[in-house]
Amino acid sequence: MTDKQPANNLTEQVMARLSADIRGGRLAPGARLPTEQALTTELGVSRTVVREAVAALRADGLIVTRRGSGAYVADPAAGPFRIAAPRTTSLDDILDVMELRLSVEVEAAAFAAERASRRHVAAIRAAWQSIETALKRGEGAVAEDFAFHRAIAEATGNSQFPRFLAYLGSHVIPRQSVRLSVDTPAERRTYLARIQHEHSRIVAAISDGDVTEARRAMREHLTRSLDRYRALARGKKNGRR
Amino acid sequence: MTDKQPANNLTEQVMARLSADIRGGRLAPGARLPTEQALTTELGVSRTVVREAVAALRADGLIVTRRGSGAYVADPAAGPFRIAAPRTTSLDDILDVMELRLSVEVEAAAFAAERASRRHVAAIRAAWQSIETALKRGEGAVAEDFAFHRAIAEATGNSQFPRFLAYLGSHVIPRQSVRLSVDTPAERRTYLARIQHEHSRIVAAISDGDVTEARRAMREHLTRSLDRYRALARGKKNGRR
DNA sequence: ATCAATAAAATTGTCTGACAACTTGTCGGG
DNA sequence: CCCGACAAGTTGTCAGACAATTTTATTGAT
Repeated sequence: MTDKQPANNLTEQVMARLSADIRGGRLAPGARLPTEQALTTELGVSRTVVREAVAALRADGLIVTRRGSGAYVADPAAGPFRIAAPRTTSLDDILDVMELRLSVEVEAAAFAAERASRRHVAAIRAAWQSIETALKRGEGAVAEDFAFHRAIAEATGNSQFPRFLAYLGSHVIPRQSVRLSVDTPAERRTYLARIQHEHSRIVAAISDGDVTEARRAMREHLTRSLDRYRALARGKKNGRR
Repeated sequence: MTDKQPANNLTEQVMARLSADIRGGRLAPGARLPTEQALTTELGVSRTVVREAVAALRADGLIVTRRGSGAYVADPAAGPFRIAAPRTTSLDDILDVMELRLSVEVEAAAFAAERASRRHVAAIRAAWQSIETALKRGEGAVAEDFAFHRAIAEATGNSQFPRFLAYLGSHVIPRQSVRLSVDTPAERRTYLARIQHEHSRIVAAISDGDVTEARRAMREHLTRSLDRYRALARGKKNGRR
C-alpha cells in the first residue's frame, strides 16, 4: 500500500514501523508506546535512532511524550492536518481536489467583493493585465493566471485563503500543462480569450462590490475548466460512480 | 506574533528557531543549513538536541539531509502539505478558519444535493434525527452536529470534503464549547431550536436535489454562527480591519 | 486497615565521546 | 587535460552517563 524503499537510514525504518503500528490500529489513541529501552532491544538499534524516530513522529503529531512517564499515541484529531495524498495523484484525485478548490475560490471571490481595499483591487487588475500582455505575446500565461487567482485570495483579508490556494495550486496547476485537449492553435487562442473574458467579469464584480455576481462569475469560470477535465477523465477511462 | 511558552524541552526550541529561519526566508529553499557542530556551538546545546530537531523538521518536510554532505532546505512545493497554523489559535485565526470552512461546506451541500445517493440521504436524515433526540434530552449535541455536517460532506462522493472537514472540525469545533455567548437556558434552547430548523431546511434541499437552495440554506446556517463569533471577537477586543 | 509521607524505581531529556559511512575538494601522476 | 588516491568535512549510528520528572513501592502513623 505504502512506499517501501529500503530506506538506508535506520531512523526512517523505525519511524515506518511505529507509524504503521499506530495507523494500523495496533496502538490505539492514548495507549502507551514501549519504552525507549524496550524498542532498542526489540528493534536492535541504538537509543539515538529510537529517539530521533520518536521526535519525528512527535513532530508529525502522531505521538506525545511525557518526561518520566512515557510516550503515548496522540489523539488523531489533534494532529496537524494533511489534505490530499501527494503521491497518488490519479486523475480522479485531481478532480476531487479541483472541486475543493472551486468551493474555496467561489467564496473567496465573494469575500473579496465584500471587503477588498483599493490596493487589492488594483493588484487584481494588474494581475489581469499581466495575463493580457502574455496572451498578446502568444504565451500560455499559466503563471499569470495563478497569480490572478492568488490576488483575489489575498483581497479577502483572510490569510487562510491565499495559503490554501498556494498549496492546492502547487499540486494541481502543474498537471494542467501536461495535456490540454485543445489541439489546433486557433482553438487554443479562442479558448484562452474566453477564459480571459471570464476573468474580466470577475474583476468587474469584485471592483463593483457585487458579492453575488462575483460568486456567479467565479463559479462559472471554474466550473467550465472543471468540466473540461471531467470530459478528459471520461474519455481516458470511463467509470467511477 | 507567535506563542512563546518557554517550551521546557530544548528540542522544540531549536525546532522553532530553525523553522522560523526557514519560513521567514532567512534560509532560501535549496540553501544549506549550518552543520550540526556549528549549531551546537551557536545554540549552546548538545548534538543530540540538534539531531532530534533536524529529524523532526525532516519529518515535517521542511528539510532534507544527505549523509556526508549536509542538511538542505526542502523545496516547499515538494513538501507534504500543511494548510493552517495549529498552534497559534487566536480568535482572529479561528474566524479565518471558519470562513474557510463555510466556503467548503456551502459547496459541499450543493454537491450533495446534486449527487447524493439514497443511502447518503438516509444517513443525513439519521444524523439529523440524532440531533433531535439529543436536544429533546436537553443536551448540547455538539458531536451530533458535527456528525451531521460530516454526513453531508460524505454525500458529495468526493473524499476530499470529509477529510477537509474532519481536520477543520477537530480544530474549530472544540472551541465552540469553550464559551457560548448565550447565557440563560431558555435563550440557549431557542437558539438550538433555530439551528435545528436550519438543519431541516438543508436536509430538505439536499433530499429534493435543489442545488441552489442547498447552497443558500447552508450558507445562511454557517453565516449565522460566524456572525455570532464575529460579535464575540469584537466584544472581547475590537480592532483589526 | 486506611491513608499520608517518604523512598525507590522507572522513564524521558540532555550531555559527551567515539567510530562508521558518505561526500566533496585537493593534489599528484599519467 | 583527465583521472585516481587521499584528506578533510559531514551526517548516521552506537555507547555510556547523569539530570529531571513521574510512577510505584515502602513505611509509618492514626
